[in-house]
Amino acid sequence: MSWAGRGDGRRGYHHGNLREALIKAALDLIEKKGPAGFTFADAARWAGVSSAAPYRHFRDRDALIADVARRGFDLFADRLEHAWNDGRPEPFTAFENVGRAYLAFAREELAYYSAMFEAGLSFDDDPGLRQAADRSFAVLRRASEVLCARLPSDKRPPALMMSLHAWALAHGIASLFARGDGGRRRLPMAPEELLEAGFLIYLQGLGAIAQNAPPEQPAEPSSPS
Amino acid sequence: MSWAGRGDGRRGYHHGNLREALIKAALDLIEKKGPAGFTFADAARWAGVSSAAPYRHFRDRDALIADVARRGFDLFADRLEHAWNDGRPEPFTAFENVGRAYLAFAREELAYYSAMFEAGLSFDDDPGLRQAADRSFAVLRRASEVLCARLPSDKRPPALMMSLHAWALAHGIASLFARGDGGRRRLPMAPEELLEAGFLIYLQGLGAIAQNAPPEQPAEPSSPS
DNA sequence: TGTACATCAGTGAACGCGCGTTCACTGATGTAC
DNA sequence: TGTACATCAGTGAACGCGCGTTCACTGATGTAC
Repeated sequence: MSWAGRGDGRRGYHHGNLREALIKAALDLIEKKGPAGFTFADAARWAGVSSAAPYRHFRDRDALIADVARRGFDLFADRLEHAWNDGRPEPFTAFENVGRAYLAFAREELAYYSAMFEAGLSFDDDPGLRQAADRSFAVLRRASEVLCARLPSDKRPPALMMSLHAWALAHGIASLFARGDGGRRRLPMAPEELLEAGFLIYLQGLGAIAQNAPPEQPAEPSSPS
Repeated sequence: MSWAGRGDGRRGYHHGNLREALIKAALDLIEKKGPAGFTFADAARWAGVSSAAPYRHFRDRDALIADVARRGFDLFADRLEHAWNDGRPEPFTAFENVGRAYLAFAREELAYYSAMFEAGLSFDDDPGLRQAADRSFAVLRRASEVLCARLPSDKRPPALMMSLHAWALAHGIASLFARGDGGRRRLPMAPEELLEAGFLIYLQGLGAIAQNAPPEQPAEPSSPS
């Protein structure tokens, strides 16, 4: 735990890595009490530091939350990217993996997810934040492009639209049913199943895959591997 | 304005209808500052009353917000119900109207919407709240049943699943793009169009309607009018 | 119709609390020579 | 290798503020007789 200074629980006058410690504190507190319940003073206490110390690293409470959200989007993008895996083993399966990764993130990284989507941050005022958020969405966007490219051109929808549909469906399911805090509604099936079924039906509607049959490897027509 | 007492701006020792005034205050304040920024003291001030007065009507701040959310769900259910209009003029069109009503509610009744979905209320502890929320969802559920009943039985999906898909898609689009506070992302099309297109593709995927053609009156096969 | 009284719905003063923020300060660290 | 000094990253005390909540109280209203 290099971020905690000496690592033996004690520390001297200097903390060693207060910035990181404050972010960890924020994650911990947001997870427990939500983004609204998180306070600057609490974070300082959690890090074992005076209440004035955080001002050396963050302009104010919002700046800290924004930094958490930015990191969250970066991590989110990484996870989605990893799940997409350049469309391997096959774009449709890979896209499903992206959906699962989306829900898994909302469940497992509740604190990040809250900071990203529920803290009421303004993306317009923070280019870094916006950029990180865009990078997350770009994964969905690119994946949609690959899927769209496989459709016969007369049925091909705009890839942007498809990615927005996928994003909205995943986000809706995550927000309503797959939050990690258990505070949401019960569901008669796993959120992942719900998302997968919905997306499958959607793709059938596009004519991307045969009706009532999940696609098998469709013989690689024109993938830009 | 019978809720404000004499209606001439002045009032005597008694307010007249403080309970309603506090709820109006909550809506106003939530709209301006979000559910997190809303305080009991603020509501009292807004209503022109001492900070102790609200305790005559609500146990605490959360009880007030819960009441706002409950009313919101009631109103929401009414709006969805009205849009569905018993499946007239035709179930598919009526379902689209429900979707539009969903997005319109999120945009126009931002304060209610926030209290309902973003205040972190626990539905388990408040039967009245849960019931009102269930009534909203029931509209989607019933509409889905009617739509499902029109499908050939070999293609008929569980109506519950379909309603969950519709709910999640609408909620995702509303949360990401159609919030009334302008704090969300830009979109190259109207949220309503995005939702409608998504749902259309979904229904095509179910085989409910012809591919690449919006449905015309499908000759009333077996509708329980 | 008038009066006495119970009940209700407010007041306003007070309290403790924790937060955000500032300030002069000081201990620790790194670097030039 | 040692020393002087600049810079950095903390301290802790203090401040004003607004919130939530309680309390004894009091003005207004409704009702029984």
